[in-house]
Amino acid sequence: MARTQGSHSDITGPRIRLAALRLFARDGYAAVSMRQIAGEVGVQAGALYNYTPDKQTLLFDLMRAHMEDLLAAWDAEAPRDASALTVLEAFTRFHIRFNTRRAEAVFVSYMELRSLTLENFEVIERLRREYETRLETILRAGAQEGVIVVAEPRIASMALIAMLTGVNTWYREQGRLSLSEVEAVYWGMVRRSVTA
Amino acid sequence: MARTQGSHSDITGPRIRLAALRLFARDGYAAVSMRQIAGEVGVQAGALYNYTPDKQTLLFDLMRAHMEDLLAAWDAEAPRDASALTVLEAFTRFHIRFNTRRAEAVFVSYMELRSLTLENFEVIERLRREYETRLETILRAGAQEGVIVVAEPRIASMALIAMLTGVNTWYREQGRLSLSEVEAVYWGMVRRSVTA
DNA sequence: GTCTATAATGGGATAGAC
DNA sequence: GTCTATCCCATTATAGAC
Repeated sequence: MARTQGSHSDITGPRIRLAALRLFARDGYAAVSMRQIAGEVGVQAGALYNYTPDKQTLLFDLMRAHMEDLLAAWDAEAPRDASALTVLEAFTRFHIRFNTRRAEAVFVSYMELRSLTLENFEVIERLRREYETRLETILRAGAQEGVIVVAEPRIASMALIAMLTGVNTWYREQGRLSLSEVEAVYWGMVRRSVTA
Repeated sequence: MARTQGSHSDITGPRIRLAALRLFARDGYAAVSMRQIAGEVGVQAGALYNYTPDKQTLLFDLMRAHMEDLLAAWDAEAPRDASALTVLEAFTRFHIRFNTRRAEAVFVSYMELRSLTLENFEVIERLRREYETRLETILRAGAQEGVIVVAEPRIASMALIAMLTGVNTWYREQGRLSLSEVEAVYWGMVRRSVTA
C-alpha cells in the first residue's frame, strides 16, 4: 500500500544527514543554510526540525557518528597477536582506505571542530584522541619488541596520522595510482620513518 | 602636529587585517561579520570599506600575502650549493618554524580555500603548488645524488608537508618540548622516511 | 510529517553628513 | 577617514493548518 503523500519518515532522516554532510563538506557549516539542505532533500526548511532539534545538533551527530564508525571499524579489523610492524601496516592501510572512502565525513570532522559548542567539541575531541592512542599503543608495543624506534610516540602518532590523512587532499579515484598503490607508497614512508 | 580626530589611515589598515585574520582563524570566514571585525578594531562597520572593497577581497589579500611571504622566506634562506639532505633538513626546520610562528595565517590559508571565489582560489592554489614544488625539487635532487630514495617525489612532498604542518594542531609555546626539539623529532622522521 | 507563513535577528554593503 | 542611518535580503527557528 502506498504511503500517504508527504510522509517519508524512514528515508527523509538519512537523506537529510547525507545532504547536510555533502553541503557542510563543500561550503562549510556556517555557509550552509537549513533552506539549502532542505532544498537538496526536496522538502521545506521547517520539515528538517522533525529530524533534528537544531542545526548544531545535526552537525554534531554527523561528526560523532563518523568518529564512532572510525574507531569501531579499526577495532573490528585490527590484527590480534601479530607483531607491531604487521599491525602498523594494517593501521596505515586501514586509515587510508577508510578516510578516502569517507572523504566528506573526514573533512567535516576536522574542519568543523570550531563550529561545535564547547560541550559538543569535548565529546568529539575525546574520540579523536582515542583514535590517536590506538596508533600510539602500536608504536609503544613496537618499541618494546625492538622493531620500532621513535623518540616521541605521542608526537609520532600525530605526525603519522596527519601525513596519512593528507591523502584526502589529492587522491582521486580516477587518478594515476590505484588505492593499493597509494597505500604501498605511504606504508613505505611510514615504515622507514619509525624504523632504524 | 596631532592628526585630525578619527583619522588613522596609517594604522587602521593593518589593524583591520590583523583582526580579520584572528577572527577568521578562530571562527571561520563565513561565521565572522564585518561588524565583528570593525568592533575589534574600534571603528564602525562602514569604515572597513575604506580599506577593502568587500569581505572576499579582505580574505583573499590575507591569504595571498601569507603564501607570498612563505615562498619569499624560504627562497631567502634556502641553502645554496649544499647537498640535498642538508637542504631537506633546512626545509623541514624552516617549515615548522615559519608555520608555528604564523599559525593563524597558516590555518586560514588552508581552511578557507573553499571560501574563495574560483578566480581567487586559482591564484592561491598556484602559490601552494609552487611551495610543494620547492620540496619536490629537493627530493628529486637527492634521488639524483643517490642520498634520497622515494617512489613518488610529488606524493612524498605532499605527505611530508602534511606531516610537518600537523605540528600546528598540537604545538604550544609553553609545552614540554622547545621548538628546536620539535624540529629535531620531525627531522628524524623526515630523514628516515626518504632514505634507505 | 510536511506545508505555508512569520517572528526575530543579523548579514553585507552603501549614502551622505561631518 | 569615520560616523550614523539605512537598504535589502538571508538567517534560524517556531506556529498552526492539513
